[in-house]
Amino acid sequence: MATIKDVAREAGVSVATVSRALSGAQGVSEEARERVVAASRRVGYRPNAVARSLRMEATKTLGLVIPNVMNPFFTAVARAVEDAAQEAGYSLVLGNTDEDPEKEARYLDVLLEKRVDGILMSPARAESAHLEEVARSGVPVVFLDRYVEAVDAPVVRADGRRAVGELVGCLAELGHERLAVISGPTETVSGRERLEAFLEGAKARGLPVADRYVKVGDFRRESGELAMRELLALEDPPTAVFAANNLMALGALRALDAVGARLPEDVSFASFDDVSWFELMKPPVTAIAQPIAKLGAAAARILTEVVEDGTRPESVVLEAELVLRGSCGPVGRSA
Amino acid sequence: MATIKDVAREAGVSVATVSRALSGAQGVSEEARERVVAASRRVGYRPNAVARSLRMEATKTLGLVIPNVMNPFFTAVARAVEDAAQEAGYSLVLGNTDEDPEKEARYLDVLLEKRVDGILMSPARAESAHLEEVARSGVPVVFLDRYVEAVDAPVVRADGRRAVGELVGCLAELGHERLAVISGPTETVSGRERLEAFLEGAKARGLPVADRYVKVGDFRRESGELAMRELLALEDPPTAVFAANNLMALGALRALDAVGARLPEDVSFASFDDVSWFELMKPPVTAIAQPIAKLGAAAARILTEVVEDGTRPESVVLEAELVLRGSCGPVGRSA
DNA sequence: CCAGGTCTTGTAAACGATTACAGAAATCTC
DNA sequence: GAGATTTCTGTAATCGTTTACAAGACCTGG
Repeated sequence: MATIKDVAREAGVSVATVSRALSGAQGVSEEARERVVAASRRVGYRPNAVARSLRMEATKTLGLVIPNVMNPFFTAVARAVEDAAQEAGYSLVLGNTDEDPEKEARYLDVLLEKRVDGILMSPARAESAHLEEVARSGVPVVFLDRYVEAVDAPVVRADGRRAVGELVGCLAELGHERLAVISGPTETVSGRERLEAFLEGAKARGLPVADRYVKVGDFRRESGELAMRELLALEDPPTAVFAANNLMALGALRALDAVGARLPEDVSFASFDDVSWFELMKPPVTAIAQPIAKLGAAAARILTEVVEDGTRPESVVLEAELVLRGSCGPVGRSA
Repeated sequence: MATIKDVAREAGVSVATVSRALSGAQGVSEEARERVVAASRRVGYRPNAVARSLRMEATKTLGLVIPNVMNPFFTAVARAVEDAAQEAGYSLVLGNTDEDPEKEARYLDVLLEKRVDGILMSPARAESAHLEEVARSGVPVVFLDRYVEAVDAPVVRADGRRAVGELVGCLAELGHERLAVISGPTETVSGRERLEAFLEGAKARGLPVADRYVKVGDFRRESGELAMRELLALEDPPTAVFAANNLMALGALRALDAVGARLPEDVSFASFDDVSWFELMKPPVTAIAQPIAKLGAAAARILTEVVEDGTRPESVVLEAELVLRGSCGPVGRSA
């Protein structure tokens, strides 16, 4: 592969002139510039970004560390972040942690060694000694959706409290008294927030949720399926179930399907996170939608700002929105 | 950030010894090794992969260039590829082309400048002068799903011909005579293959597909929705429709839903690509499933093989499988 | 006791860019 | 036409590694 030296030789100038000519710096005669451009084309020159990065101490690369791209929420995040990164001239390195703190730590180490200019992440746990150390090393970090309290970095997320409260309100108005929730891990911020909002909302409406109606999953499909099976097996099964994310909702819907439960006659159902196919279901599934594209774009924008200007921007909190659909209906036609 | 020099000073040895000690090379006394490890810990040393890459002429990074991660097929591909890459010690840089050859070209240029060790891609078009040039530059390339004929690189893909033929056979047996297809762009290999397999399969069964029943979309949702609307607006609408990928299927299902068409009584429907929620639909949607995880893993494995051993492995073709579900039924209860 | 090993270590040259600095050439000013 | 200024160019240092090569230390066997 041709180097800057080859171009210099071919054009009959020094490497400094080549560098200046190609980077568009001033102080290069028009004639030299043309010769360099022609020579560079002739030898098929492609600047070596590795060498440039070493010299410039910047890689024009960002790291995105998320639990799993297969989760539609993070798929959309990845897409939005990649778009914004690309727009700002950055490449994106992707890592899936599978909610495993050790895998997360390994990814972070790799990203630091690769000297990425910044890291965008959704940590597996609310506490992470390793991440604190990473932050201390000085790489700009922006949290997406979830965050680690002890790390002083901007957070970009959607607040679901209001929307969850609204959902509980609707269910209460529809006459539901046996509310159940399939929660995410309480170690995660979003898991805890959604659970608390649900429980508090219910209590505020005089509908305290019994412990047996609270199932804690791990944000993955299987746990949602299992939780729903357990709920349905209760003597007095709930009349309305709220799943705290889309994967567990998928599992829960499978479990409902398996026993032939009719929505909303037998059970009302709602999910946190909206996905494209919810509205195609019979009945369409009520969901709380996060402004994912905006979140991803904001996160990437903030990160590039920190990287380039060294500023310390504010966190961003957007509102999640309740999207009421047919899967929530009046209680008890079959009870 | 601490460099190898700092470690050397701290440990009282030369940088060569530090390098050797940390890389586990032989020819370092146990005593020196311990001193280096201790010193490196003390100063919080993280090797600079950029410098290493420059020296070693290898970045331990692969590029993945796909149309769009939001397409569930490519989401799964990205996940599988990332897993395999990570397993083999590589990082993954992601790029979405949106089927735009220019965007694709820009990504390839960036990847080449960043000196990725290999590129895994699903090209937007079957022809690409730029990609030919890229291949000539010597970077290992592996094609995933789609490929460019003129580039001599291994291809990893699923063959859908047999499964599409099987689908047509089933529809024929169910008595369908007005078969329609919502095809992908005929410039793409997979788009053309699925269309051809459908048309030929139909013809072979004495059910030639009229031109008005052939809609060519662009693999995106909107085009599927539009195509289905047009099909439904015909005087003699088809009794069975096959969508050539999942996004267009989603659009088509929306269009069907919008006019209140009942499946399979009014229309039988099938899609190429299976997605998690197809089986939750009422009725569940018939689909042709590709072994995506295997494809992604194979592609990554092949690419790392080329990168590391310089071999030229064979292409891999796996079989797609027809998954019959309730959305295909006997013709004409309503006709 | 010394020639010839083996082990361990350090020096210095890459890798391919950017850029400070200095010098050369061209242009301007009076 | 001399000096000042501007414009252009080249030399060489630098970024942080890895590793070829040389050399010193220590053994071994005759």
